[in-house]
Amino acid sequence: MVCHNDPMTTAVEPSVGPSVGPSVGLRERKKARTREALQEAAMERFSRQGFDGTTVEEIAEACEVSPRTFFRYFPTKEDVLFPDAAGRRERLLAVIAERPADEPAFGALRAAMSTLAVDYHHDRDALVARSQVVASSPHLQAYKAEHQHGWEAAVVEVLERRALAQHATVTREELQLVTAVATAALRVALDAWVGDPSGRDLDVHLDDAFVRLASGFEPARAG
Amino acid sequence: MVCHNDPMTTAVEPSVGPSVGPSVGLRERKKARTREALQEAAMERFSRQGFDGTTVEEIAEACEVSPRTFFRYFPTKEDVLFPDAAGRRERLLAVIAERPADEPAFGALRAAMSTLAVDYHHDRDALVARSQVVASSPHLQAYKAEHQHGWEAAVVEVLERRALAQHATVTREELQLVTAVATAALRVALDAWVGDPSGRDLDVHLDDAFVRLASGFEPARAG
DNA sequence: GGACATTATGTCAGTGAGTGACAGAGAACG
DNA sequence: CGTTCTCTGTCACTCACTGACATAATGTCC
Repeated sequence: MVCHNDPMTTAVEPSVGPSVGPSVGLRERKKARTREALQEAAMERFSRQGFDGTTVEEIAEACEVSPRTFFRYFPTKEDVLFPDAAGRRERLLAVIAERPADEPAFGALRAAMSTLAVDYHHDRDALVARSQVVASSPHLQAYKAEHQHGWEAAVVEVLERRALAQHATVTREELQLVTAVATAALRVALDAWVGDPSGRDLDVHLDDAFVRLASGFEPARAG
Repeated sequence: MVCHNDPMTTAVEPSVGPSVGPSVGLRERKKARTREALQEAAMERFSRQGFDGTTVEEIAEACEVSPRTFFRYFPTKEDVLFPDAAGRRERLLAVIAERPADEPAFGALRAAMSTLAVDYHHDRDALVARSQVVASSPHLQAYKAEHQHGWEAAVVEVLERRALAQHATVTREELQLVTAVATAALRVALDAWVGDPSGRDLDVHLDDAFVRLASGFEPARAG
């Protein structure tokens, strides 16, 4: 009843005029709606009461499903906050893999992060809301950090394959460092962008960071 | 009974010959022993059965205390794995704060990380064991990542105070980037050191990483 | 339209981490 | 010795999460 996206009343794409064809059955549409409803209900409550102050039971109740069903859609309570993480990760890896083979890892990462940036740029509002929720719970910060760490491992693997195909002589340690550094750049840029409304765009923040990394931290090099 | 460090039988510092003086009462000694016993029992089981395969009840039982008591010593099950994290963090911050005021942030961080490295060097065995346990559970990786992230915020704050006292003109974003990058260097160096037995020392790994960062990632600079 | 296989969901029972409240045992201290 | 302080165990509870089973809805084939 309180649910913003009630499966019973909402019908953005009714049964008439199946513009997408019957390949997408009623079942799948229902599932998608329930999923969205859970996300919205969760987000609304997280923003209002904080992450720890919201129970799964509450979210499920708001969408008129059982708590058990919630966990069939999202493996953990945290996951309802990061619905598109998997997709973004795949896109990032794809961009890296499709970069020119002779490009250094740093450049490939920079390009990939820029792609990700335009991605983020599209739903800034969602990002801001999410970051506020994350700030409310150390538990969530841990979850987010874990995700980033998980990304790094996958990125390093792709870079390693690329290097191998090129017979390049880079150590795994070097690739790990470059990846960690690039990830750090993205993270800092995102934090700055989200925390500073109506300021510079995300691309600008990101470019700044990468330029800084490119020029190095040698103290005696401005001479 | 299974407890390696049974408070009833172990007496490294018995009541006779109080070399440390009566200022440390029986109560405190008992507490310290229980704490150590819990850590050891936990570590032993984590290594053998993994983190998720070990319950707090099991650990408590091994030391003949109630589960409730376990949580009086360690706020979470994860914390029993990182007993000295707080101390290390304080030392790191202290080193940074005591660095020459006109030193750039990058240099100060490099020095501080080196200090931390000798610290880590002393109990390599514990580190290796711990990293294996951490690898066994994604949950734990998240916890570790959160710790590192928490460190970063504190480090940035110290650096900011330093810069302010010097009337230096560095942005907070710059400091965040430098800190994130230095943390990344330490993390990569630690991983490499722990994963590669009888290889180079931690200092070497760390120096390599910092040299790499110092020289920058500019593609066209070898000319 | 009816029979049958799929699949989503609800219910139930259970594990395990973590917490608050209370009472009792023991140490510290006069 | 008695008093106070603190550590601990017990009990009861919340909440995230899981496995098993039954049921109802959907998809499919004829």
